Amino acid sequence: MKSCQNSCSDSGSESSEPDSKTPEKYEVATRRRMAANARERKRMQGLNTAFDRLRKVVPQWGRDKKLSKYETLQMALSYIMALNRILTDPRRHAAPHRQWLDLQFEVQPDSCLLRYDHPTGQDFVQSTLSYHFDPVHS
DNA sequence: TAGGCCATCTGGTCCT
DNA sequence: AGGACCAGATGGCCTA
Repeated sequence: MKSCQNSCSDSGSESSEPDSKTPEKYEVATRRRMAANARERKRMQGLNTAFDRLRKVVPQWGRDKKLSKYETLQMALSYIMALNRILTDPRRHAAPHRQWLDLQFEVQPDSCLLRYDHPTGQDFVQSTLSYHFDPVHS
């Protein structure tokens, strides 16, 4: 993405001069900085990989554009809370487990619908549970 | 062109 | 001492 990645950046910092009294110390400091930069890049790549994995298991609202990191976290939170509401639904205890695994998603423009079956006496009735993308404003 | 999003660099802090 | 983590700064890319 960055045009100057690994070229201008890894050459060390020119603006913030390392405390180097001698060329040797300067070189050591520069080498350490470059190593730290590389570690930081790797760390952030790991973080981004985790975000990608999270995006894959979170509803995408039917849009082709991928969720931003912030949206991904908010969506994951809403999604988990919605699933938790289903799992804690008291009607669930009367149903075979498999029925509660038959979840279906329906994506709306600004919300998501979870469909699932629950028992009413002899029969099963389909219920829906909607949840909304609910960004937290700071 | 402005604003949003992102990658990268950097210095500080904490931990092993 | 060195690595991990974090937050701020900076600059590039993309879209409305």
